[in-house]
Amino acid sequence: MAGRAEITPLLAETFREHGYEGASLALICKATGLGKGSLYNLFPKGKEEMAAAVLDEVEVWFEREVFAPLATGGPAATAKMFDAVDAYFRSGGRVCLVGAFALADTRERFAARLRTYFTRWIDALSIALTAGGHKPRKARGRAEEVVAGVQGAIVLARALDDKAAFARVLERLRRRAASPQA
Amino acid sequence: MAGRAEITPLLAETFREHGYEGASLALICKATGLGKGSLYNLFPKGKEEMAAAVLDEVEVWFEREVFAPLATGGPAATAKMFDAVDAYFRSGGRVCLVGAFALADTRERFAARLRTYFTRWIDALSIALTAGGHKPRKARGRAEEVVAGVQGAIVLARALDDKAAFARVLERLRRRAASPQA
DNA sequence: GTCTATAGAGTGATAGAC
DNA sequence: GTCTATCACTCTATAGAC
Repeated sequence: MAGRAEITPLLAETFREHGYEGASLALICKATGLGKGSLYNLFPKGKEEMAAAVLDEVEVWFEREVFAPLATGGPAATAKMFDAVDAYFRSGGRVCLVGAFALADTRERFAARLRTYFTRWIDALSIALTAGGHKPRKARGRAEEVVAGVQGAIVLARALDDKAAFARVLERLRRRAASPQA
Repeated sequence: MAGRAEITPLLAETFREHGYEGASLALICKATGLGKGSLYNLFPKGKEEMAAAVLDEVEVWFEREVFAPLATGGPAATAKMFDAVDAYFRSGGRVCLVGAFALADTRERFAARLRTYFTRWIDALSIALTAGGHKPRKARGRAEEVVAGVQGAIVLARALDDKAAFARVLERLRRRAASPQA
């Protein structure tokens, strides 16, 4: 018997590939192998609850794999973040669900989740950059720049259909984060 | 009598606010004040043709107001681009239609238009940065960084519901573009 | 009469909810 | 599976310009 834990990652990929509106229940059924009845049994409030569960899972994953290590990992934490981010977004081949939701009609509906995701990321990266030698007063601005840059790199890579563009932008951000004086 | 020229900007705002899938014909009728008959008279191929017309208009506008000035405007051109971009995107309050389409299901359908928009932008900015003193070999990478940064700033500002975040990221990009040595 | 622009009822298909 | 609402779209009817 498939529970939410097994289904949510499949939902996540479907929402990433097609967006909230584009991910029809028919598509979701196909992607999960479940009928509509089973889906509504797992997610009684329907599609919105599915998306909420996906956003929750994304946040939990980033909290564990990215944000917490950044906030406590010391000077080497930032470099590890870039590795994790590059892997997670498949070098620009995979969309950031939170970023995509922020640009779409879904923004108001999931506003709180979108805000905490990016706030947590910037907060944690800010701590790591400070640990890496950046001046505390400037670390937050640079953290914003990096987080925005990652989102922009995804947009660019998808528009150009060119993962190398993602890699180049990320590499620039990585070097900047590694050199506090620049 | 309303022609395509009067209707297309209204379509653009509707697509920007709701995305391609979210912009239903009912919404479009309301936003334009036209009935379906009139819309299909102006755009015989329907919604896809409307979106294509909007993307064409966006590209024409950027070509005239941003890309061409960048490519021929000399050292001051980059600063003017930032002003134009800040005004156009309403300091992050307005989505980039091309960026939003790149993240959504619309990517393949409009792939060629998405690619040329960003390619032209990066090409033109690359020329302007070189004119502004950046080393030719490094100008293109920096142009990519700036264009991606603008897209990321839009995502961030919308996710945080905070135009100031857009302003801060743009200001950083502006300073970087203005100082070739950094 | 012909033409173009308009409105909107009506089409089948498909949406999400249950 | 069944429901109703809504989807993109088609079609008919009508208006006024010429």
